[in-house]
Amino acid sequence: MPGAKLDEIDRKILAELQADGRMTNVELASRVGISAPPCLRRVRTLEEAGYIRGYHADVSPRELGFEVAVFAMVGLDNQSEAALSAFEARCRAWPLVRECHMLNGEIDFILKCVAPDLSSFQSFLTEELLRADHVASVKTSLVIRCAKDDPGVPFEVVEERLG
Amino acid sequence: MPGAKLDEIDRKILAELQADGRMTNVELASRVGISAPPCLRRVRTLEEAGYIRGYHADVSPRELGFEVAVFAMVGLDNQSEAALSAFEARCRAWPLVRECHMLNGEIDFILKCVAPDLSSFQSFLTEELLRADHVASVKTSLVIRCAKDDPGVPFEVVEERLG
DNA sequence: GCAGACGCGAAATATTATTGCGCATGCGGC
DNA sequence: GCCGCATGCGCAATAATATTTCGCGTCTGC
Repeated sequence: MPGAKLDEIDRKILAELQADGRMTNVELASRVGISAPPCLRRVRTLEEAGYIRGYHADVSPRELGFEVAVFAMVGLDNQSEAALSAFEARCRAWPLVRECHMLNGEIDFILKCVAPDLSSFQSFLTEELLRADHVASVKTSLVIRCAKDDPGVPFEVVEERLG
Repeated sequence: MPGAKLDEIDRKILAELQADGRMTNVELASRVGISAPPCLRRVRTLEEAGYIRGYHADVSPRELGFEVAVFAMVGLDNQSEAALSAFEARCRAWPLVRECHMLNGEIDFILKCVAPDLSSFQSFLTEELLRADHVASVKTSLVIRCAKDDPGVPFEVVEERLG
């Protein structure tokens, strides 16, 4: 199982940096209970091992004029690897598509999209998404409000599992 | 419109910090073409104005043993504000639920969940989600693979709109 | 019991953040 | 058209932080 090589301090480091990615190393060190140099070494190790994929500012889409968020459930006309890959490539190229996940079941893909307003999204929907190769059906749902938005990996669960 | 008060340098700052949240201020300053002190002042202003909501390490769920991700489409037995709020509160309390969005249309909520394995998720589904108050129907779809995962606010679109 | 590896902490150095100040630019009042 | 005033920049100095180097203790496996 991945994660087995992490001790409690490593997990604390991950949890702290997940909560505040710009925390200084000295602050981090004092929070996890070791001194700064070994703390920094651990952080570097975690980064290189892929536990930490990067650091990002959380920029508010709304403040920048992206008023609407939409989930789009997409079905393709066939599920060949070529069609699936082609569609994924298209999604990566569309800026309004923020996430693209391939699913099992009736729906082939779920997309999370943002747009400045409804009409922008509808333009995107009719002129881009619905016209894309292999797209057979699209059902969209507007996000009315967001109760929880990706608070990160739930370390409570990790602790529970590892004891 | 929000965002109108930002000049090109501010937008560059947001884009750079979104791409790398631990960039040093001197590096950031040189990238956006001003000196360090005014750059730091702008960053502080952006933080206080709510354009930057925070900074977070991007921790890999997979490395920590979360092998599966699932989307759950949830319908409630009534759409009263009390029922909606109560369900949202439940979602915020469940660690395995990483996102909870209220939607229009047939589905009331869409949840993005993670779990260490399928059986953990099924326990959560049957013992928690399906038994929660007001939950009438749940359809789940496993994520087979992820083609794109929240690359942040698409600044290309912002630039396009503001010129 | 002993050699090696590992991880810690303290001190020294380099890098960075942060503050205070003077200067240029652009705008409104007279 | 000229003069204050506000805004925002850059420079220089100081404080804080990151990062490297080194020596020490501990734990493991022989």
